[in-house]
Amino acid sequence: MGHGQGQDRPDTRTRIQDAATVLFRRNGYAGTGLKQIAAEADAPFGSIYHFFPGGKQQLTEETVRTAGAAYSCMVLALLDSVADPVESVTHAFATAADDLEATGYADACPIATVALEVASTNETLRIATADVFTEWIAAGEQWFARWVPDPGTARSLAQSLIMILEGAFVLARAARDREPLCAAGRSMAALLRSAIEEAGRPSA
Amino acid sequence: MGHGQGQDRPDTRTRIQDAATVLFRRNGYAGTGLKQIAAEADAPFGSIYHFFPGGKQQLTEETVRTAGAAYSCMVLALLDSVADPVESVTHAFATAADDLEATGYADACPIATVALEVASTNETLRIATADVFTEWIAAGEQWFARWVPDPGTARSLAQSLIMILEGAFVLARAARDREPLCAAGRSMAALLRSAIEEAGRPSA
DNA sequence: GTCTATAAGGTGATAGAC
DNA sequence: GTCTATCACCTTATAGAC
Repeated sequence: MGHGQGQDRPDTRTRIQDAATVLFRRNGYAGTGLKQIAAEADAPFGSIYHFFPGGKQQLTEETVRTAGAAYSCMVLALLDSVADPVESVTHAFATAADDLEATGYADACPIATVALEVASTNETLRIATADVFTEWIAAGEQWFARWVPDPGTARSLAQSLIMILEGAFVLARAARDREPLCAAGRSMAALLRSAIEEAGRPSA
Repeated sequence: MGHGQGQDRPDTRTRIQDAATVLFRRNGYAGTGLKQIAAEADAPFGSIYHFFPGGKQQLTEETVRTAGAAYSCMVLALLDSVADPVESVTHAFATAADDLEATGYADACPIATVALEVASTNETLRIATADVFTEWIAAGEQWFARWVPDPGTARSLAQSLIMILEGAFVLARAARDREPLCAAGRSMAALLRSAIEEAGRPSA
């Protein structure tokens, strides 16, 4: 434990990054102030620039990459928790709906709002969000490859899952209704079922 | 034409709203300033409060509702321009990819960025975006109902089309790549094809 | 009705005390 | 290294001149 902390409270740097993750996810990049982040993290304002000399952009880039990787791990673990692939996809969307509802329709995708905000305004952050999505697609492709032999089909399924999930988050947060996520789960299950069926009859 | 304008330039109020539509779509709600809108519209700053006494919120609400309705009309006209439904969906996604590429990956959904930004922070604007999405789903359901008899299936297809399009816009803008929109078109075509097939054999 | 000047407060960022 | 005070700028909004 090194020089010891005396409490189980995370260090200042971690608290700042965690607070930034929460606030960017709910209020977006432009809608979140550094003072607000410092307050939420219970850290002095100057500490932000001590740990993130690059200012708001550096803090956001690290937040996007870290939260993006964590979300990927979380979703893959969720998908692995059910044996049947079609049931697993359905279950994953239902769980996403549960989480969204439980957080008052606040905690959806950790980077989507920022991604749309910076796509045309900040090249460094745009690339950070693009890298995260690329990693998600690669991970999803690997998962689908277990059930669908053709790599192109597996990749297409991974892309579609991410896209329909992102779109469902937009509609569900706007309407404060879980139904879009349920509909998304049904469509994604149908898509996967078709792909598995197709692979089952290698006639074509 | 009433008291005449002398030029074909739109009136001040329209110019302000058009400028706001463009800027909110590209930079989002919090990322766009009223001064920036006035400059882009070539209108004096005070005119914004003259025509929109409710300030930024009122301007945004009208912009969201107007741009949302216009986008719906545009997409429906596009879908009606091709006879075969599956080909039409494929064509619509390809056209969306063309438009996005032509605008430097700036002009995607006119309200998605704002929708995510305000979902947890501004109830009035959240409802405005939710109303727009509701209208889109209803219009899409009517269109799909021409090819799929079951209303629930038609509604599900409309939801899925909007969700996968929204998600594809997020990925395409982040990556500056049209491929996500192409993949989305293929998935949506497959979904529709299955639904039409299913309706064709009324055995189940 | 069109437009300018200003108000009150928030922003990201920095300098410097301790 | 932790934290405070301050900077210059920008924000939304308003008051009032023309």
